[in-house]
Amino acid sequence: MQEQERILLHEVADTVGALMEFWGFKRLMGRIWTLLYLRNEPVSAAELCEELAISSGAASMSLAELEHWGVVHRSRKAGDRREYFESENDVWKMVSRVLRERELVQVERTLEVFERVRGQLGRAALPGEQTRLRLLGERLGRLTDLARLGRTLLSAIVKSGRVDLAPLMKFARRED
Amino acid sequence: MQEQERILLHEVADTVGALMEFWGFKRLMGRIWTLLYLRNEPVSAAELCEELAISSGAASMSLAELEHWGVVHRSRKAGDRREYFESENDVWKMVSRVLRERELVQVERTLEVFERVRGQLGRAALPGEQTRLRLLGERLGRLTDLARLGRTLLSAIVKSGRVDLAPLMKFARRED
DNA sequence: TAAATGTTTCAGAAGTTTCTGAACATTCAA
DNA sequence: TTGAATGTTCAGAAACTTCTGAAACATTTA
Repeated sequence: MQEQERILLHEVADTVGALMEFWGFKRLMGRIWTLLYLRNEPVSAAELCEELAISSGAASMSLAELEHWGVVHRSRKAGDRREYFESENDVWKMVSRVLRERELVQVERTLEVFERVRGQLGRAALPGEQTRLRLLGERLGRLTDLARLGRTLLSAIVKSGRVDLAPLMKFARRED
Repeated sequence: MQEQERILLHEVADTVGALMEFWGFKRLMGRIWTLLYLRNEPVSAAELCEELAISSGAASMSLAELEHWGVVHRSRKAGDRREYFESENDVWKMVSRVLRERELVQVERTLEVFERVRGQLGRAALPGEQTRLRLLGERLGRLTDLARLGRTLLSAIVKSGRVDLAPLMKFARRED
């Protein structure tokens, strides 16, 4: 591989790393996954350590976490006792899984609290406080609506991904 | 205000705080904004410090940042030297601003790198490497498509918000 | 079985973020 | 102008996250 190519690949990997960090994952996870994805072949842990200048411990932990998210798989080569790692190739599968298991869960937790508190506030009304509590309930209601909207959007994205991404992709390209 | 009501409001504030933290903001910003939003009246910095058990420094910094995001406004009362704070009431305005200025910017930065690297890789082709580089270009292309999709979705959400949120909200309610 | 090789775990190092508390700055009434 | 009340800034404390490096563990081969 040419030196220039290596530099370019690292640039992409670091960019995805930054995006992943922004999204609440470890930067290193993004860097590792991207290198594996662009290489498109099994790569040993040792080589990743070398390439990314990280410790074996960091590689082991990050790879385990990536595997847990289903975005990296490990395999073996006959006559070689090292483990090799490959990226999941269906990037949409990755994204929708994260949306479903992280973002959606978070939004649903939030919604539960909003709805429960709304109920409890209603019951807590003292005489002469009804007006204030009604206004409070309205505001909480607006937060609840927003959370529901978020949940709906997330569900829609996740579902559309499971069925057919093509229409959305076409839409995406038309935008340029 | 009843004690039970205070507890419930804090529960909501802490929940939104957690959501905000998950979204990359400071937890405290979410807690402050939520209390202001639910109170629906100007509140002094001192009272916020008291209520949330935080230092005046933290309050000052968080409020400044919330103001910078346009989600909290300060006001004064005649004959009172203190500053008072109120939340922005249009929650959608808040969300769309964050999506536009943070998420969208991040996605666009990412896209720029992908597209530039794709161009440079094409030019870097040595004889006998064309096939490999073409495959690499394809994978990078798929990442680029995904980023474009993200950009499109974000734009759509932001734009729909600026124009009319109602259809989306109706959709959201139907979902339950 | 033991040596060699490869992998995981984890204590604590290093780095990062957030908060405190006190010094400093500003405002306003007198 | 002074000084009391209020607001901001910032050095460093505290809390949290991520990474290293080495030891423990696991697996394969001789």
